[in-house]
Formats: sequence, structure tokens, C-alpha cells
Amino acid sequence: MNAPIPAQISCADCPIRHRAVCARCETDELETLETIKYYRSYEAGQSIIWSGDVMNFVGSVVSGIATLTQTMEDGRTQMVGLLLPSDFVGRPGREGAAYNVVATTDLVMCCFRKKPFEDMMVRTPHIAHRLLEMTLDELDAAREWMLVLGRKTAREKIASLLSIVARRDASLTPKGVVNAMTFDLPLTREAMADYLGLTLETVSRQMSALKKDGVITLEGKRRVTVPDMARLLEEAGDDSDGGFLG
Amino acid sequence: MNAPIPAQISCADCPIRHRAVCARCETDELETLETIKYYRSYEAGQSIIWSGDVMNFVGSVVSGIATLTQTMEDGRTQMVGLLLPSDFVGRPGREGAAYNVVATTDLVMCCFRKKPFEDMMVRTPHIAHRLLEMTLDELDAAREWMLVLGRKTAREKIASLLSIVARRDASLTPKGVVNAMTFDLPLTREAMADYLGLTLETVSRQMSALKKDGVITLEGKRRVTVPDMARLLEEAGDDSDGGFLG
DNA sequence: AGTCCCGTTTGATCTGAGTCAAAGTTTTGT
DNA sequence: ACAAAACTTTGACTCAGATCAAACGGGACT
Repeated sequence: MNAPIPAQISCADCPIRHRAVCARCETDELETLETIKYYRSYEAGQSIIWSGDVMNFVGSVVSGIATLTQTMEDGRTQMVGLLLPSDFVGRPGREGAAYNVVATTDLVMCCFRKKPFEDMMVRTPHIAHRLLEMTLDELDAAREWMLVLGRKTAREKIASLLSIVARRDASLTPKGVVNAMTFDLPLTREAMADYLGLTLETVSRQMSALKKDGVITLEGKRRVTVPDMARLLEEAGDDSDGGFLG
Repeated sequence: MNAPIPAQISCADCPIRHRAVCARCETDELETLETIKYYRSYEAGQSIIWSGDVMNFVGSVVSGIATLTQTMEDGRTQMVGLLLPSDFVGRPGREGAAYNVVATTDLVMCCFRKKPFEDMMVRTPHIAHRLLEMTLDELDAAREWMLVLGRKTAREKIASLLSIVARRDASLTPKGVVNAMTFDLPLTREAMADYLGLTLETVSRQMSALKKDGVITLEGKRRVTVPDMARLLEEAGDDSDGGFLG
């Protein structure tokens, strides 16, 4: 039921320690964190948390990809977040989960039992502070996505999603300013549709259109090459540089 | 240029003190807050902050209503937040503003110069903790709104907006569980459209349809009566009670 | 009282994305 | 290697909401 945990995981891989919560702290609280942390792995497609469940841990993604979704009774679903390595999961101070969390690829999470983590938050302001910063980032991302969902055309939505995945991918393997890049789309057409508020048919059509127009090229269904990032950002209706430049 | 500040404002009215940040603290830091706080008022239609501006204050709404919006170069705009009395504005630890903030009615804000506020945050964990809680609430609200924007029909969107305004209104003047209620819509049809990712014509048509079907009644254009709140929530496609019950 | 302005309503038509359906492609399992 | 399952593409048609356009109402100011 629980997928095997890769042997090569070590403390150095733990994004909680190195990126998410403790980016700036050096000492004691890290030792405490080590004592309450554990790893957990999931297989592609496996549900991690159901909306409304009591959540007894917080944590962050070590490897793989998970999605946050909300669902209506009649089955309409909207993805409200995409969790990539180093992203944080959990709501310190909250009882239940507000969304479904599903692993879309094989996934390893670094978890902390919630109560001890909250206790530590109270004692170590750095962690609370860092968590606030991360939550503000998520809020910005959610609000940026509201513009995408409310006002962009299907083609602009696809371009926006591609540029976000590209940005995240670039930041994980930094190599300076880039014009062209290749990455793997970690989502099925259906998951893309759920993220963008479209149907999977429309996603497929727009992907084909972007390919025909030379904005992207595809190897197989998932591997995407963007020959000209500025062009993609323009297609996304986004005049900002999307974090690629400056 | 700056609208006059109502004479009756007093510390007791300050939502920062009483609701937003210090709901649970009783002593010293309140005194400190008093020394760095000031009031500022705006007229209906006045812009409070432009996206990208350097923001040198944080604060919260005392009275009136403001909106957070994002705009594309071609003028398409999406409202990403509605600020009602007691809501917090600002991004501790961030330089610039990410959105436009506009007063849609005459408005009074309780402000704190940003640097001293941040210094105090470092010293008083209560405030950082409370701010994290508030930010998590905003994140939940933003993500709930993503479902509205991405997956709901025009009629469901209108019903969702009405139920949110009704809920907020009810929580400001608490009187227990209610089935029927009347409130003022603080938004023009255009602002509603910007919130919902619709055009103002569609908003108007759906308001008329909801009226014809007896879901709401209108006095003038703005005063709305909901005879049966459960019916409205059902129209919103929301099986949760929206905070009205339980 | 009149008229100007702003927000709103209503009507007619158009269109982008949804729906329904079928065929093609990749992955998985035996 | 083959068959089954899962995912993707493409086509034909439909429809919810956008667009374009005109008229309506109510307050503010002569």
C-alpha cells in the first residue's frame, strides 16, 4: 500500500530543512526537526489526503508531483495548487484538510508530526516567519491564477501553465537566463484541464494549435520544448518576464 | 485630496487591535502598536495602492469597502479580493504591492508604518502567528474562488458572490442562525463582473433571472433580500452551509 | 422642471469553448 | 509479442456567455 522509500534519501534531500522552513537557520531547531521527521512515499495516482480529513502531519515534497483539488458534488473539479519538490503541505493551526491532495507521479514527502511541529513553531520564530513568507507566496500564486481562470482565453491559459511549469523547472536546475528550454509536463491533459478550468479536448486542441504555430514542439505527449520563451510569455498575455529575466 | 477622517473614530474602532492582529493579546505590544498607528481615509473610487508601488505601510480596513484587482495590458481585469471591515492589507516582508487596491466606497483604514510593524512582529510571536492564520484564511478564500471562476456557471457564480457577501455581512452583525436576510450589495454590476470573470451584461441578466425565480428580491439596484438562504446556497452549487449553520 | 451623467437593463447576434462521438497512440500487463 | 487499458487527438455540432447596440432609470446640478 505504501510505496517503497527510495534508499538514496538522506537529510541533504530534505527540502524542509534546506529550503522550505529553515533556509536561514543553522542550529538547534534543525536538530529538533530531525527527531520528529519521517519520510513517506506514495505511488502515482494515490490519494494523500481527502478534503475534510483530520491532518496529523505537515511536510513538504521531496520528489515527484502532487495536486491540490476541490470538487463539487456533481464531480466538477478544479485544481487549486500544484505541488512541486520543496513545496509545503499542511495548515499549521488547522484541524482538517481543505482540499484533496493526490500524488500524480510517484512521490516522496518529508513529514513532521503536526503537534510537535506546531510546538516548535511557537519556540522558534524563524520557522513561523518563514512559513508566513511561504504562505504569502502561495497566496500570490493563487491570485495570479484567478486572473488566468477568470479572464484568459483557452490558448492564453495553456501558455500560462506552460510558462509556470517552465519557470519552476528552471528554478530547480538553475543555469541563468534562458531563451529556449525543454522540460517534462508532469500532468495529463485531464489534469491540465482541471487546473485551467477547461475540458481535456480543448486542452488537446490548443496544445496542437501552439505546436502548429511553432510556439512549442513536442516529443511524445509530455516532453515540451519552448524555442522562444519570450514568445510563450507573450502568448500567455503576460507582459512581465515571469521570473526568467532580471 | 485626502477625505476627512470621521471624528468618531477611536481606538475601540481599530480592527487591527481588536480583531485582526491582536485578538488574543492583552498588554505591552498593544501600547507599542498605538504609538506607530495612524488613520487614513479615502473617497469612493480613489485608488489606495497601485500594483508595483513601494508600500510603506500595512493596515486594516476600519469602515467601507476596497477591492484588490489585477489587470492585463489590454485592460481585462480580475478582482482577486474583496476587503471588508477588519480585513488586513499589506505584505509584511515584501517590498512592493502585487495588486491595485481601490476604495469602492468611502473608506477608513488603520495603518502602521511598515518597518516598525515588522520589527514588532519579530519581537512578538503572537502577531506573526495571528498574521499567518489570517493569510491562511485568505489563501483558503482565494482557492475557493478558483473553483468558482474555473468551474461554475454564470448563475452559480452570482449566487456564490451573494452568499459570500451575505455571510460577511451576517458575521459583522451577528444574530445567530438565519434563514432570511437583507443586505446591501457594495458593488456595481461591473465590479461584480470583475470579481466573477463575467461581463456586466451577463451579471445583470443573471440577477434578473434570480429575481424572476424568487431566489432574491431587490429594492432599488443594491439592496438584496434573500428569502431562503438554503435555496441560495443550493443555487451556488455549494453543499456546505457556507458558515451560516452549525 | 429639465438635462446630463452614470449605472443598469434588455434585445439581437456571434463565437469560443463544451459536448458527443469516433479513431489513433502509448503504456501496461500477461 | 499481443491484447487490454489508459490517454490523446480530431471532427461535427451545440450552447452559454460575449459582443454590439439601444433604451431605461435615478440622482446631481443648473
